[in-house]
Amino acid sequence: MSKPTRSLTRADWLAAALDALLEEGPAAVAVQPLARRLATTKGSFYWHFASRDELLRETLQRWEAVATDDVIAAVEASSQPAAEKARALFARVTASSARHPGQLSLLAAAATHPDVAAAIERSTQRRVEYVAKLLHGAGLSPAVARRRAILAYATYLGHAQLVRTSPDVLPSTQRTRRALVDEMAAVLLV
Amino acid sequence: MSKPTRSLTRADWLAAALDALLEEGPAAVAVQPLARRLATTKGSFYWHFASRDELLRETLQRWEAVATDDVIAAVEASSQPAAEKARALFARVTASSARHPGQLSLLAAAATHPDVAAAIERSTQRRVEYVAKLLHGAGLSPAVARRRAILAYATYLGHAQLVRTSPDVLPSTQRTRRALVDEMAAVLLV
DNA sequence: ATTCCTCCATACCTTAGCGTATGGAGAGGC
DNA sequence: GCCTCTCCATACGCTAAGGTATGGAGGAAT
Repeated sequence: MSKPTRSLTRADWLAAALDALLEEGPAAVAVQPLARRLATTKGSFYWHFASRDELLRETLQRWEAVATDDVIAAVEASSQPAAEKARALFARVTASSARHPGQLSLLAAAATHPDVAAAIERSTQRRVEYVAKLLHGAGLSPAVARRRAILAYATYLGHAQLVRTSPDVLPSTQRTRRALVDEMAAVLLV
Repeated sequence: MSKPTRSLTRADWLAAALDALLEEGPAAVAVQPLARRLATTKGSFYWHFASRDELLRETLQRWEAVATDDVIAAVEASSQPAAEKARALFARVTASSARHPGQLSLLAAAATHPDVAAAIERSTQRRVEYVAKLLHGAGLSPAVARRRAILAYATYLGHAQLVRTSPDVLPSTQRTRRALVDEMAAVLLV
């Protein structure tokens, strides 16, 4: 938009694709819609990429990096105790999930697209493992930490669904919302 | 398949559509794919229905009936105490969600299809309210029961996701799976 | 037996996506 | 000044869906 008409790069397409993925899910990682968004045509796309699948695969890689690796790195950067890291992680991801509705479509697409399924599995694995590590660091036994990590992650996923599809079953005030999250954190960290 | 070639009814189409919805989500509630499944053609469909949207709307209604109303009715039919009803409900729905992967796509489709969104909202509302009622009946205060009901429902949704997309993060043996569910139930019913 | 009504098959149109082929504009090297 | 290489626009073919039009088979009523 700013520069009159600059040459597009592969990175431009990938950035637009990641945006589309987070906003509308993998179905929006499509050649012609992205071309419209970038005010160009398929001709450009097929010069930079061999196929739509190639774009999707690389976009999923980027997604894994920013939505899993980067988040873990950010939380690890602090020098707080593990329990505090866990709380910070919960707060961060619940807020972020509300801003990226496309991730729900991503989960659903795992059923039909093998590449999506693989990406989901990898990040789920990493995420649950990391939470388990934090909870173990907070004093829970490995077995309990693992179970709690699974429950925490399931609650996170389900909460993201509720925020998107049924916000009115969730508490309406800031105060009661905090009470809900606090209750969950309290339960899990005991 | 059994009867050589009987006249199809509107109910036949609806039944096939509900099957497709539960198995593959709302995208599978499509005229031509269903026609193939029923070994007929679009000509039949458009005699019984005005449009694909009409079919989808009625299918969603049926879904609400069988996946919410019927389940609640079945649990209510027993004369156990509320806490036991809650346990029975959890067991029933976690088992059923594993058999109906299409529901995840249904949740995702709420983002793009208003009818789907409305159906999801209605059943979520009813389900959470019913769980809250059970938990209140089990001795929890109304406010706590409501929060626990939301957490329980979120956990249910997230668990369904995990079963579908990342079964290997879940416990692998029957015993450890039970331990997970028990831990969740214990936490919520305290 | 004829007629009529129910039900469906077929052919066709439109939209929207992926992918390909081809030609052309523009910038840099010579 | 020309050539070449990078980048993109356009036109085309293909697939698969929704929807319409039309005709026709087969049973029921008379």
